[in-house]
Amino acid sequence: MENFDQLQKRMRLEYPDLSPRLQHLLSFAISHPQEMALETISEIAQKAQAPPSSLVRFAKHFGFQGFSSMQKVFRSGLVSSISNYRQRTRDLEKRLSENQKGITPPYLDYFIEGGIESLNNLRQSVNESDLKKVVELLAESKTVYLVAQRRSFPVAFYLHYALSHLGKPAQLLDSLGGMLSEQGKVMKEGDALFAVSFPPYATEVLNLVKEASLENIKIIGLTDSPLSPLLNHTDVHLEVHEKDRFGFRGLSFPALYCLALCLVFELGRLMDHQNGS
Amino acid sequence: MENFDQLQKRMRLEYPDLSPRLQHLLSFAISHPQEMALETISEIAQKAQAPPSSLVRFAKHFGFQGFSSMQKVFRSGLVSSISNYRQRTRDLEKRLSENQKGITPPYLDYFIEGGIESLNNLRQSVNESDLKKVVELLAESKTVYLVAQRRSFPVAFYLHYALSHLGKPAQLLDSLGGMLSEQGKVMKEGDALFAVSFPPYATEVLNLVKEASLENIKIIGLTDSPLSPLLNHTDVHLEVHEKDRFGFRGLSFPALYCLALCLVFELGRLMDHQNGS
DNA sequence: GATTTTGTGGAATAAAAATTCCAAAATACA
DNA sequence: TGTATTTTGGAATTTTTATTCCACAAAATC
Repeated sequence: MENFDQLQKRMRLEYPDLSPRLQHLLSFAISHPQEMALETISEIAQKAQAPPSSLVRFAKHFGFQGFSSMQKVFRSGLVSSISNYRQRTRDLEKRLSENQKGITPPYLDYFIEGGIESLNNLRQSVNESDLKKVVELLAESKTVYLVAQRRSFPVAFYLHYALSHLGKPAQLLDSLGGMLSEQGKVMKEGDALFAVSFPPYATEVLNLVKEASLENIKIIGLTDSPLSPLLNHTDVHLEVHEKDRFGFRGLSFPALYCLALCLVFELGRLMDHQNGS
Repeated sequence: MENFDQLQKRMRLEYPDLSPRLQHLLSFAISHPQEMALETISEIAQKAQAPPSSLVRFAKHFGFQGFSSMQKVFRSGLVSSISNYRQRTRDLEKRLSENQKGITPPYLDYFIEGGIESLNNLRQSVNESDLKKVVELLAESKTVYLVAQRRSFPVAFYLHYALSHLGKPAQLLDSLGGMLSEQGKVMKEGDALFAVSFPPYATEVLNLVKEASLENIKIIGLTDSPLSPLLNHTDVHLEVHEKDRFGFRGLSFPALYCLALCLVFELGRLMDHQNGS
């Protein structure tokens, strides 16, 4: 299937040779791609001041079977404006499924594309004001405790490293020797607990968070979905949506680290600002 | 009409009280808002592995007249996220072209841009055949030992996690209680040591690598430059170049994880292939 | 200015999509 | 263990949406 950009180019090119009605529809289509993508033929017909049949004719003129198949291209254009890498990833995926026996196709490219897509999605899934709230909470708290288990652990470790370097008192609850719950006992009011949890959500972490919330400790959650069990006790949370390819989890790690990095950076700025004034 | 954010919030709230099927659909809806917005009820039903009628029931449960009216809310959400996204990219481009020094929040976009750049660089800095060699070495070795310190540690931890899940015998040399050198003593010929080191290169790691190389252990290095002291004793190595923006190190972490993920994936394939034949 | 060709709108029809409804399965309850 | 209640899937139906077709109008051609 032709992509949206190609179609648009072709349309501009053919414009002069079209009949008046078709020219009119074309200019409507070009200037209202969103409507073309989302609305029904009769709604569009009404807005463009033309009968539905002209829209069908319009689509057919450009080689489509009918209006619906043209609309698909407009929809794909709509979506690709969100992440224009999706198509490329799909192509890669297709290539992968074709030569399953191939020894070393460019898998790295595939993961790079996926990583870029994750990063692009991050823009949408993280809300500006939540991020700000998290940074402020971190800045206000006396000590930041970090907790995460298994595959979520590395992010917590990194944050601990980075916060310490910023001069922010931070403690990593690493569950060394199975002492997680005991490690958590030192938290006091005025501290913050930064909990990271991705499926399968570790119960140890959930329990710790629950106990901490009873002690009036501020809780910041970093998780993958608004349905995460972690969110029952958090004061603020950030979401990073996981994509799994080939049933392969963890593709959003690039996004996760990007987010972590940004957090630390903003905290650093905030702290500088507070010290300076 | 209710807006998308409100709907999502309401959904999350009601989740626990729903029947299994409805819960399942809800989590699909939350994690695939794009599909929910654009596709037909039967396409969605297929992807979510449920009958269309359940989707209608789902919509009705949330007070909609039917599936179609719920879909409108999802569409409005999609549209607003697109315009939001466009606005943000426009702002970002504008600010970037203006003046690098007068950077103002939100910063997340900068980190995302930086992350994407890092990922793009990864394509050039990693050579296909080295990657292949690393994977083969990992596959051949009896046990993979992983070593890294400080900010490089998270990657090693993640690799340990992932390799273990693949069924590859792996040991993380975590320097618990300062026992790094002793932990390294268990390595034998036939094993591989995967060492990660970024500036400032930890001397403990370098020493361990040196000793291991004397024992004929295969050494894989993951580092940042061809001049890295790590490379004096490695059999193969991969490079990930660090970018620092705002004088802020660690921006290439997205790339680092992307590479790690890819490694694990390829190893998994290779192992499958060997077992299967 | 008559005739052919091309373009157009809208009613009729076909296709697709959404919704309803009911029987069967699963679960809760007594 | 049997009975009531809820949940579920899917076929049948309704509704919506897209497409076709044809009569008519407007140009173009001669």
